[in-house]
Amino acid sequence: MEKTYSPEQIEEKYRDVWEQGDFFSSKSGGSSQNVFSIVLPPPNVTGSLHMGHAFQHTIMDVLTRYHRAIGDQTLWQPGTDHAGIATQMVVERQLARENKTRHDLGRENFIEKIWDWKSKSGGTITSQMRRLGASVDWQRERFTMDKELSDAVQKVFIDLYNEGLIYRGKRLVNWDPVLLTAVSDLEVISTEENGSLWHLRYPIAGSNEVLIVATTRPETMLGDSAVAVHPDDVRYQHLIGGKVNLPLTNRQIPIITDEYVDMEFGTGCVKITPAHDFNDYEVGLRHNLEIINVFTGDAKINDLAPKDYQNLDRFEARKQVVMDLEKLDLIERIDPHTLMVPRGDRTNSVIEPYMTDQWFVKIKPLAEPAIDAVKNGDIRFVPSNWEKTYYNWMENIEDWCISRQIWWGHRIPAWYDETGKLYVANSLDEAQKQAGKGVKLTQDEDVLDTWFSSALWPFSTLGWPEKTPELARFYPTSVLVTGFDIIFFWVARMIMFGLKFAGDVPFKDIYITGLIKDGHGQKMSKSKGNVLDPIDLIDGISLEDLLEKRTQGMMQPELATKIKKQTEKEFSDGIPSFGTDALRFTFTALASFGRDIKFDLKRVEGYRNFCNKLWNGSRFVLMKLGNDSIDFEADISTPDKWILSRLQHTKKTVEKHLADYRLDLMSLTLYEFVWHDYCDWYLELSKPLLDNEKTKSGCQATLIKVLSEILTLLHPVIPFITEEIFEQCRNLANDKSERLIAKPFPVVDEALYCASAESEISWLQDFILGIRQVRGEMNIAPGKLLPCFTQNLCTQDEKFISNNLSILLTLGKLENITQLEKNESAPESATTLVGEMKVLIPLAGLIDKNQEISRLNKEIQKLSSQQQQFSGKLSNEKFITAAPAAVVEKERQKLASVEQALDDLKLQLDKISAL
RNA sequence: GGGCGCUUAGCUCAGUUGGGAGAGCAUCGCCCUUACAAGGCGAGGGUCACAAGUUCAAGUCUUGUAGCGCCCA
Repeated sequence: MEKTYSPEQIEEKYRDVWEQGDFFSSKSGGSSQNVFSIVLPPPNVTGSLHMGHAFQHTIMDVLTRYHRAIGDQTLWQPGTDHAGIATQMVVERQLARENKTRHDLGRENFIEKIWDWKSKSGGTITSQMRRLGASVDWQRERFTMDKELSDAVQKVFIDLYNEGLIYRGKRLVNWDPVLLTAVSDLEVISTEENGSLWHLRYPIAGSNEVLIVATTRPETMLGDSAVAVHPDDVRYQHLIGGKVNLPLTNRQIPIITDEYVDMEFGTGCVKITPAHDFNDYEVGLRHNLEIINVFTGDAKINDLAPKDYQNLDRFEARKQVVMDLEKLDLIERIDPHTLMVPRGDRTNSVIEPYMTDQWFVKIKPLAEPAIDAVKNGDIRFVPSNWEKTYYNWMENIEDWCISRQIWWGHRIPAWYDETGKLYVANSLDEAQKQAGKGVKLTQDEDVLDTWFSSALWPFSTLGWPEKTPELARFYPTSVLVTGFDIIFFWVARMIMFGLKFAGDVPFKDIYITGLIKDGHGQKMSKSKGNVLDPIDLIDGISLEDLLEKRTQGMMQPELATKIKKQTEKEFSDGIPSFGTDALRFTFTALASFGRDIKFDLKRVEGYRNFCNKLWNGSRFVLMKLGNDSIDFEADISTPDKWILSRLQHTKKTVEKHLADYRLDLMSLTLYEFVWHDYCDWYLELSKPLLDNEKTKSGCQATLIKVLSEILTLLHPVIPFITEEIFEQCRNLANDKSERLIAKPFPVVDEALYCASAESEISWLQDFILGIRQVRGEMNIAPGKLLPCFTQNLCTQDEKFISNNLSILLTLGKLENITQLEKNESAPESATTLVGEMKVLIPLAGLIDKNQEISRLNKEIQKLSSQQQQFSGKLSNEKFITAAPAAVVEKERQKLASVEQALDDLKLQLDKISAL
């Protein structure tokens, strides 16, 4: 093996070996009793792998590889979604370079162009997943626009329509006036921006009084249909039921009361514009107000507004309205005001609440069974507190707008005749049959929200509505791994549709992961310029390239300088290459149940070092085993028994953490075992054992046996390096498995738990640690051989010393160990205690007396504070009577041993001080 | 305004029925000892945000306060 672990070649090698060897296939294990299945949340086909993907994919891969290794028939179902708006925009941008729009091409040609694009460039994310080692069943890869999946979408649409659960209607939706389509809440980002609060004077009809209304959007006053005050507001009681003359419009609108009004905000008096505000819309419905839409689709003033404003852009119109009101002296004042401004995530344009004809899913009847599925435990949220969020949303759910005014997506299977009558059918032919011969039909122009097809993903990918064997075997899936940001948009909808159409919940567990943030807890985003690319962590990237990457194609180029500065400060040397395994280990170790995960490069570095440690530990084992043939039946010594016993504890703990989805604890358990038990202790212990013919064979067998289980245990987390090491040592280990990925996960062997070996090695560790401490604190060179005396031994101490003499000498770097009688006078020494036994390192020429005195004092201080704690507890009568006997007894023992140690150390201190 | 959550070492975080405060990184000291300097050995560092309560016993349970964050309106 090479001296230093270098991930690049290893990773490339096994990507091919695994995929070509069909190791990811869900076909194997067909006769297994247990099934494990998991769908990949389909990433956007235009997307590239970001940290969130890499994180979640790692988690899914750990689970997948683990279940494969315990013999379950395992499917990890991959695929991508067609991402309606995003994909359409990519191709539109290409066209724009040729000075063309999609309208120049026409719908069919444009869609063909998108398919072209997809076949050429749509594979970014799937190739990146391969780099990460994601062991998905590539044979089963699906795309939401595939024929079969599109058929499923159409069937669901038509069935829901026929049941009255899909309807067409005019309602307020989020409207992007640049894209000219409805968009989902997820595509709308609201952020605080500086604006103004205009206080307008509305003259009261038949009076000289005015009402002052406060608004952040004065231009919408053209569509006002009422003015509202709070019913309890004493200031306005006399005006309720009256009317105001709406300025600039020649209209009179009523003064109404509604609980919605906040008396404290502004003047406590608000204008109601039902067509241009979601809250006002609700108020409008309650009071039966006129809904006056004054905007066009591209957010200009339409012809329902007075002539002067028609055709003005909304922001122009705002200026004009304010100017005109000022002329009429109808502006009371203008206050600076910060407000939440909704912007489209693709266009950055201000999103309008807008009245249009759209298709909706009536959601209440679907939501109820979906709520029950969680309530009755058919679906479990992990961690469970997300249930509350889920209920909270599901109980206040609104109908779902599923139509989009774009071309790329599943076209709505609805046709209209010339009178506007609607026919929903599988095809034009069927619609024609419904309409009757000779009736001229035109298809609805809209396509469906991408989330509509994503909602079917867990069963449409398995062949639904056909009753395929895969559907029977793998549905419901075992677990969904996703982020809390899409519980509403995706998770809830899958549950609703799964229950409705596939007859069962789509998954039994929902593992909600945290969101990956940057080192300062900021969300990673292009505009903040703090995005890390997982591939850059694997391969490394120079500062120059990183700067380039973070500043190109920005929506707000003025931020570039700031981003450059930040990046230069944080990554002055760029990012070194850490390799995939280190990155995966990092993600696994970070996968605790918190909401935010601050991503720290130092962690990746640490786990890269862990991989290196594993690499070198393995090298040691291979070197020590050489070409010897290993006798797996050889007798084993106490240290061998100890590491095997520790290994069983480790496996038990790993199993538990995996069952609880605590991958962080699982990986840390393995980290601890590999680094500290196996490398720090067992490999060191093995050195003297291998030098002794009596213990050599057993130690060799144990070294390779434990290493080989370590590899299998770690493989789900760090598959590449473990596969490579396995390759190098499978002959030695006499392993029949072709590849580590196909090797069964080790199970706990109860017979190998060994309490006596554990207590003996723990004694041994105390002994060695005591000596090292003296060495460390006295600044004695680690390699310097020291003489050592022991005193006050019990029979067990004597036995342990004679059992482990060569180990003690080697690991403690001791010249010899000389046993003193109880009353025999010892040389001036530094002292440490192992239980009640004293271990003495003579001072002569090595150790400074004063240093030893201060060391002892420090130790005595530590022990006396413990002593106080314990004796305080034990002198409390209530404790003695109320606490369980076992706890009291434990406390007594602790006190006794602390007091014993204190006595010994104080005696020693006196002796030294007297010199 | 409604809901959810967080506050533990300088930093990032574990801490699972309440029973002697932990890890990694960073810091300091000694070492290039034949697996590993991407390393070894040792050390320092915490009123577990604050306050009250329950309990023999609270980082852990209850209530309140402060600060921070997210979602919804």
